Amino acid sequence: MDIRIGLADDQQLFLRSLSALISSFPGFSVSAEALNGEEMLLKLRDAEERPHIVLLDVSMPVMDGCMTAERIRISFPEVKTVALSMKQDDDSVLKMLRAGCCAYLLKDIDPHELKWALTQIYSSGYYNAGFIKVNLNRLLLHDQHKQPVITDREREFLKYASSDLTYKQIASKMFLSEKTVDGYREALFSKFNVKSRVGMVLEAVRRDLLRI
Amino acid sequence: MDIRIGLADDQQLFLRSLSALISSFPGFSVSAEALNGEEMLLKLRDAEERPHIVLLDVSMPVMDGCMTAERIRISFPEVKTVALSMKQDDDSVLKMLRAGCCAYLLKDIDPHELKWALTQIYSSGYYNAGFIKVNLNRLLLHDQHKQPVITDREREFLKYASSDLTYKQIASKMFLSEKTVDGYREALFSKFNVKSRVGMVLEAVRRDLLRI
DNA sequence: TTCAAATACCGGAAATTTCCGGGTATCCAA
DNA sequence: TTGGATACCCGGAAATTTCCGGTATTTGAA
Repeated sequence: MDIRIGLADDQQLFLRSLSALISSFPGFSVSAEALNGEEMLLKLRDAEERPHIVLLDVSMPVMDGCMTAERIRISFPEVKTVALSMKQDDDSVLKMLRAGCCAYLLKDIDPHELKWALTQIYSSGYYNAGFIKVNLNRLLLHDQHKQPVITDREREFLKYASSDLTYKQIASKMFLSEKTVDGYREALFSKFNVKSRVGMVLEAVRRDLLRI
Repeated sequence: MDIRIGLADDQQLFLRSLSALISSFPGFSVSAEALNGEEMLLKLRDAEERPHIVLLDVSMPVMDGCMTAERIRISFPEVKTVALSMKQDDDSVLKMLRAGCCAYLLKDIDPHELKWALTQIYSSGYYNAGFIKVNLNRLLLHDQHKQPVITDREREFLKYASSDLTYKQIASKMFLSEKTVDGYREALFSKFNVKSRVGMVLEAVRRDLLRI
């Protein structure tokens, strides 16, 4: 009996390619492909034979990897989820693990390691990539410290901040005083632990709060 | 006789996956894989049977797609190059086409279209994805206006600029005077047509000069 | 050899960003 | 009803960024 894998990634070529790769592993088959989280949930709902393991891209349109993992955990608890991402920033890793993923893999993983990871997850329920293992304790310790909550206004401000506009111009676009947007700036600096507007914008991009 | 394909992409999993996908196309085989441009050139040099077509990721470390395409065109003119990218901004497209690529494909292309494109390129020497066709005339008209050349020092400065460092700190890291880095800043502002450091960094990211 | 481009440097001033302190009003949940 | 989070506002000063004007040396290609 094959280990059935589900794949969700918004990049079509990567999705189909990875599917071809995994199908070529003996003992594995791909039973569901989706271009976003919502599509994956639909396929799981309608599937006769659900995948044992679903690989989820972290950043997808319509429904991102985190929310999808959460929904899968609730609706199909027998299906194991694995995060697949290009980034390995602490926040993403934590968010996915907290959403119930039993592994966090990087997209530049070696195919052999991927196969090994999937085998491990199928049999023992989890797999820790080397880089994760090292940090896991530190991450879980500082857990509640991190994950600062970004308000809607701050998010809106971030959009304007990632441009050539001065704060004065941003204030007028948001119909606020300069001092108020200065407040948002200050709040985000401390939440992101940065010291400049450039750092703030880059951190926002890294946290997927901004698309560029 | 199979159509031989070469692949260069820094993302290991994508590289191997795409290789699996293309190998599964009847009449195709993958005869060279590389994680960057330099590696690909070495493989081409040593290969007994060179690929007919090489797919190049636009943004790679060590040697990017553009330079690789150029070098392939010079050293192995019989090998056709194809750009493979996530982005479709005018500059990237132009740069790759000018470097001698006979097609510019997006990474979320449908596998069937990829196969069709490769077939076309093999037999007729070129393939235009829909989106390119529309813009090609406009692009070629405005050609020389665009494409500001970024020097190595400017590129290095950009790396430092995409951080919390002040220009003073950047200057000391680069062993230059503050005024000199101010010169780089000024040059890049005008090349990118922006008015602030944030704009500069974001534009650099858009042009694949910086990774985030 | 001559010219352009890249590199390196300088001063001064205006604009913007950053940091510090303070404050009020509302709303919601404990 | 008290506390906490959010949204909003203010002044002042220091640091940084931006813009303007220059000059000199090196280097490689025409």
